[in-house]
Amino acid sequence: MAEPDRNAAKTKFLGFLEEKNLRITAQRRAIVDTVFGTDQHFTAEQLLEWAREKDSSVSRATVYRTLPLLTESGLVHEMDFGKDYKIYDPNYADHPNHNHIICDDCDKIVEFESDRLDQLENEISTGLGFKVKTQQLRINASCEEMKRLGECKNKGN
Amino acid sequence: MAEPDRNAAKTKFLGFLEEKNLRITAQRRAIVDTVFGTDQHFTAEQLLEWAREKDSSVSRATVYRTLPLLTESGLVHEMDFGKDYKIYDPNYADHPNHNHIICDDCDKIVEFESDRLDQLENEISTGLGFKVKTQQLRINASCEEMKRLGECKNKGN
DNA sequence: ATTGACAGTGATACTGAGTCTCAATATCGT
DNA sequence: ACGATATTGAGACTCAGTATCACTGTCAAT
Repeated sequence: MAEPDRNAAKTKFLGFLEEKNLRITAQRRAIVDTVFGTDQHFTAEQLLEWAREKDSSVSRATVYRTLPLLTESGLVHEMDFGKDYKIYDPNYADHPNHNHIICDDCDKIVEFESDRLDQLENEISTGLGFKVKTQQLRINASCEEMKRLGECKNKGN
Repeated sequence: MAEPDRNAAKTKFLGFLEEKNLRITAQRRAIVDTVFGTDQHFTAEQLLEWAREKDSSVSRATVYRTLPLLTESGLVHEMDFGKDYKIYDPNYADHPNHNHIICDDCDKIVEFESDRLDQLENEISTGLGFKVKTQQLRINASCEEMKRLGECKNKGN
């Protein structure tokens, strides 16, 4: 709930670049400032748009080149809900094991954490002889509750 | 392990078409025979290729039009592992609540079921006011065990 | 069996997210 | 300031999936 320390994430990322002998450019600054200046989930295309408001020279290619660095650094989480674009979550460093429910009707995303769930997933994977790299529980649902409250802006009814 | 009754699935699907006042065409027969004639997971493009061996007139459009019918009928399951194509599972009717682990190195897919997992997922979703439509636990991993046994044909090392 | 309403079809143009290429440019340790 | 080299933007490209459209096949009603 409290405003997380976005500057910490930014500083961490710049350190990550340095470690890998990558350069800190104006475009990367604009992108990173954008990513850690919002709490919202975003798509690559949205990030491009937002970053261009800070630095109009940012290109699509640079956004797509920087996103893998952000996920590799562990500060941003990439998610796939079966749509034809990916969604990125800039809050990942703050609560690294959360899962998501997406409402198929209104695209609303709700986050939740569950230690029991994490534990169970790990148990199962290990039991099957796998070393887990990433796991994502994706729940597609309709937000009945929110519909009743008039919060689900259903798109095509 | 035993050969499942593929004809049952085929018959169910033809019934599904009838219920929806959809027609049973030669092309749909070829596609359905293909889908329920294999145990393997497949992509849309693979299905096109295989179906064309039975009926060379089957077009890409028809495959892409029939796949949603197959998933809607509940007999085939659509999965997304973050690659740029989807994977379909024709065994869905036989064990409807299974999850998948995919090995990022060799693309091997292992299926598993867990009642505890299903129950937990439902508990959480309902608690958050969502009505679950589909849920998919996707685990990307590396199959350490299988590497040791020499079964993981690692692609790029 | 013929009809006819309309579901279904193939070919092909198109879309849109993401990738690749390449010549020009910017960074940063020295 | 220099220079090795990482980075850049523009735009061509890829490729799974979708839309369009004129033609064809199915099947219930006659």
